[in-house]
Amino acid sequence: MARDVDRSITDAGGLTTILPAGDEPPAGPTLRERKKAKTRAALVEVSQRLFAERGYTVTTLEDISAEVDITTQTLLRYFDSKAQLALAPMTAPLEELERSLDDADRSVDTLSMWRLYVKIEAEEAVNPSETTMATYVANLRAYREWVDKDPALVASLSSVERRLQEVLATAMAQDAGVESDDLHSTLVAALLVAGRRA
Amino acid sequence: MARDVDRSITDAGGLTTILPAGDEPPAGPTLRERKKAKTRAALVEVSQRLFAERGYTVTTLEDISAEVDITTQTLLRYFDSKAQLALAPMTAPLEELERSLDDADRSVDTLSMWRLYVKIEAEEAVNPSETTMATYVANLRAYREWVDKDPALVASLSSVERRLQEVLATAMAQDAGVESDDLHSTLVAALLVAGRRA
DNA sequence: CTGGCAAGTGTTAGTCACTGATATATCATA
DNA sequence: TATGATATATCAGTGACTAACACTTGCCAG
Repeated sequence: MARDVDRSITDAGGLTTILPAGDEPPAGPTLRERKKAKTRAALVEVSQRLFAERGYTVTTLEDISAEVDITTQTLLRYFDSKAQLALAPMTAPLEELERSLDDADRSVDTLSMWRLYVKIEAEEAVNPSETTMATYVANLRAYREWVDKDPALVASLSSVERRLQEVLATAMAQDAGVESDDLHSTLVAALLVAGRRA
Repeated sequence: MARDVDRSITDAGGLTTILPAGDEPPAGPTLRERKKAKTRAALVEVSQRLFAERGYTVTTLEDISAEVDITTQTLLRYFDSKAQLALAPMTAPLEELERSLDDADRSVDTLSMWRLYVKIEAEEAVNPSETTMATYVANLRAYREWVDKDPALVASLSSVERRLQEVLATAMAQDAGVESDDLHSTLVAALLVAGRRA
């Protein structure tokens, strides 16, 4: 199912710059990686704009890839589906959370991670130029606007939220030192996610 | 978005036979309606079987409609999408809940409705022949088995759960006499749904 | 700096879910 | 039995995705 394009470059100023980093040698990003990150960013930016302007369903993958000047084929090598492309601003920070879970010795508690997530999610949904807290909130709301309009997207979105919920539950269970499918953690996580939506 | 096939026939021994009925005159179902209910039931049964046997993605709509002896076109008049067909056993009871919400004077409290939902959901997932509680649970588990295997389906499933959550929240808010987007109700509903999953 | 390897992209050809329009059959009803 | 409504079939098309193969371009070693 999962294609194996290198997704690690998604970081771009995310959690890893804040959380205690592992120990990768600096190893400046190679030319290839820079290009890849560039087209990837372009894809997110362009698609985000077109989706907001015209709507999700009417905007075709061809429209997007044409503007970025690549084939739709190539686009699908970057994102497994149209939905994943549209929800990239939400999933990117989520994936960072997941990655930081794998670090056995993470020294940040779940709640801090959670706060970071909400913050970063807001920043991703916007092109990273002018950045006032006010515009953050405004654009995030606009984002949710057109996402909620399309049933197909809403479906994928709720599955992202479910994933988020699971990650949180795992993290909290780790913090508490209990088993990772602990019922209590699961429920609290559900509360957090549901609370954010309201 | 929504096609307007008459979905009310979905009932087939559901809540309305238990909850205090409105006041439809008995009005025996006409021939047409019976036929429609029949092909609909056939669609659910056949699809359910094929999905379980071969898997969701590999089973095409044509496979299903061929076995029921109709066009895929016609199938899509009964169900808006492949996913809706697959999740019919879950959504049917949910829709009854929603319908009973419209009855301004519903005399059953939310928790009873909730219990009924869980029960009926189990019964729908099975062909209604032999019906021991044990086999119910077993088949429901089998159902969830192949549903959880396909990412595309999981997405639609979580959006169904979200819908369920909203219905519950509304119902509880009604019971309590507060506004229908009450935060408290929303959170409790989230707990119920999450609890069931675990 | 050059030859070869690997990663990224393009090209082509296909499948399948889903839409729309028009025509035809089937049922309900007067 | 005629008449209108409703279900279905048929036909033609779009768009998201998949698979196989050829080509280009950045990477690295000799």
